[in-house]
Amino acid sequence: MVTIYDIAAKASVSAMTVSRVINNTGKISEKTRAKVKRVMEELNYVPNQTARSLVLQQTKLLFLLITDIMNPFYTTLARGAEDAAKKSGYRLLFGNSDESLEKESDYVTTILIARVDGVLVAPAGDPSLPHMESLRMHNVPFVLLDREVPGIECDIVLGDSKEGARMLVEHLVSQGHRRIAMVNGSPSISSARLRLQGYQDGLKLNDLSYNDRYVYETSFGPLNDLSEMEQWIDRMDPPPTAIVAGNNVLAVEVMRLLRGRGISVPDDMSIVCFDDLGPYSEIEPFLTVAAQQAYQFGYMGMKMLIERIQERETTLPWKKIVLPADLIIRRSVKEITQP
Amino acid sequence: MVTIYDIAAKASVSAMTVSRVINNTGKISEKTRAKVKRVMEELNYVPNQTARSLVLQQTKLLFLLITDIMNPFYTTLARGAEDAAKKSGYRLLFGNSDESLEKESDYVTTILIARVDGVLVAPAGDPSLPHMESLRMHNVPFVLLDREVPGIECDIVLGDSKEGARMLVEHLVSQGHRRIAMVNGSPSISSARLRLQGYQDGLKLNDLSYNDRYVYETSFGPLNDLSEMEQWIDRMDPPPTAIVAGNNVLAVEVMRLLRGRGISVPDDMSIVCFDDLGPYSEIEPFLTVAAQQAYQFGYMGMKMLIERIQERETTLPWKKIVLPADLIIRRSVKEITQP
DNA sequence: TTGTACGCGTTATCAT
DNA sequence: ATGATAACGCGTACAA
Repeated sequence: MVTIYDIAAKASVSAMTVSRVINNTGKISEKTRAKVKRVMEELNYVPNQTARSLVLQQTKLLFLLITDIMNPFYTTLARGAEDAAKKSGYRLLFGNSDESLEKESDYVTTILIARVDGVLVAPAGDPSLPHMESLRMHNVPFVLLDREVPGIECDIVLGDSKEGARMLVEHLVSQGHRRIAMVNGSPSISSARLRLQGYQDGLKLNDLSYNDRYVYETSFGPLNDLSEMEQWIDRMDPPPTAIVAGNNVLAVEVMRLLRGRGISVPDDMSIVCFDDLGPYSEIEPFLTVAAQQAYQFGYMGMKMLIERIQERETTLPWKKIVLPADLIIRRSVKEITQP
Repeated sequence: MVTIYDIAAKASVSAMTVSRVINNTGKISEKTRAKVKRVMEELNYVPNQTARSLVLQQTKLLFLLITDIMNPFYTTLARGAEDAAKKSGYRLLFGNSDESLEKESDYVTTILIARVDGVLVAPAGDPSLPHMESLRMHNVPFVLLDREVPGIECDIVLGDSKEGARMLVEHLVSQGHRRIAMVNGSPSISSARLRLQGYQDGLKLNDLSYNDRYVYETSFGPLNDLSEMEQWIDRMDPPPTAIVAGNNVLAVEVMRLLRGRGISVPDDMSIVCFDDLGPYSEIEPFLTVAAQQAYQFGYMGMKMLIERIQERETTLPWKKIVLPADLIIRRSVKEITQP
């Protein structure tokens, strides 16, 4: 490997001088600078960040941990985080926990080992608490995205899940629906809990009764077995006319299931969900959704993180940003006249 | 930060002994081992990978550079790479070049600086050559994915682009189409060139003449301006009855454009493309596609990379894997009787 | 303006 | 079975 000493030797200066040229620090004569730069190019020198990090105690590396790399909500969020990081001269690395606490734990280890300067995390759920405590204990600044973790105080960017879910229900009611079911993520995830509350609020505001047989709680990630969901659908009697899905992935799963059983959407069943489907909403603007500002989650979260890192000495109060969801009405809801 | 010396002091042993416990090397009495382990837990010690990498000259970090994090082909590929890396005890980091040579160049810098042990790259195109040469010069093992870069010899995983495009054309012909247009990625990308060739082969095999006004070449990434594409569509006279898109993103863009102009798919225009749409094909199994085995691209590429790293001393011959594309017939092609 | 000496946290080598 | 020492590549404090 070409080191700073190789450059120094060939340029007949000390390593220190080379270092100064690289980092533009101290005073260097133009002549020396030019000579050193020439030698660096000749030898294709690349500074060793490993060694640099060791002495500087910072890596200029930031990390974004998401729970589902196949979900356009998170990939769009990633684009926002990327753009914000780049603006501030940080490099961004991604990890994908796959909604799994185990993989999340692995990534926390990676994060600690890699000594990244800060982390943006969409946590798997409430049981992520020890992972967050681990980051806190090791003094790694972090910002939570999309989901709260009870027991930890920190900067966070959230969506207005409760209000979004309420809007979805109210929209269904406005189209004549009165038997509305919900398929949701695990109640160990804060956003799932709030979306359930919003659903309940929406029912109550319209004098519709809440029936927990109309609610099915599973995972926000892709499901490998749809049989449980199928049983749930069969169990509802009378069957609902509409289903609210707690996120886009679940909406897709439900539609996959219904399609398999020859139930047509929206003719036989209306569907709405949280989060948009990215570019695929363009191809077939089909699903009516409560769209979150995915890009802003990443962009604003990253800005908060970088501010937190740069103001490390001062004790800033924890910040919390709540982004609204926008109702986008498309074609997955049928208007019902006689209930 | 808790260091190996803090552990050593508290456990009344030398740093070296602690190191041996951590890495399970050398001979340690059970008693000492237990004591050291207890102290490590008490102090929540985490080994500093930065220091470790510096002395070991390896980071156990692998990097995956993709060109479009919003494209399900690449995110699925990423899942495959992730799984394969994990199996071999490597950690995987992602980067997103956004089909931009500049961003790709930045990432190459990140890769060199971070001293990762190896890289999986989906290159932006032929002009990526200097980037690959840079990796080669700095002795960073790499495997190319999805696209060749003329001028560099290396391990590579490719899709059978020519054959896939030919299949798409033949399918259209079998449905009665005779005026078939193509929208494609830049000819500076090997897969785009092969897909064009496959398109031409498909025409020739059916005694249809090739007309370059029926071909529009742009970027494989999301387009910010559709006006050029719009002009192209207007220019074709007589208009085609079907369009082959060089990848899934372009198919979405074309459909977005047609939709905006009130042209219905497939009634007024048939569309087929390369690459599937991930989970969104489930929701509306609409597009007829030549689906590539995205997961396998990542999985097999990663295995090749790791083998290359581990056999670093021996000189293995370069390997090339070509994965077939599967025609999946859905609803985006109309059967034409009178041409 | 330039150079010397030291330290960052870890592991390999060679002793004991 | 355990320890002392040097080395990995770089930046900082201080000296010249």
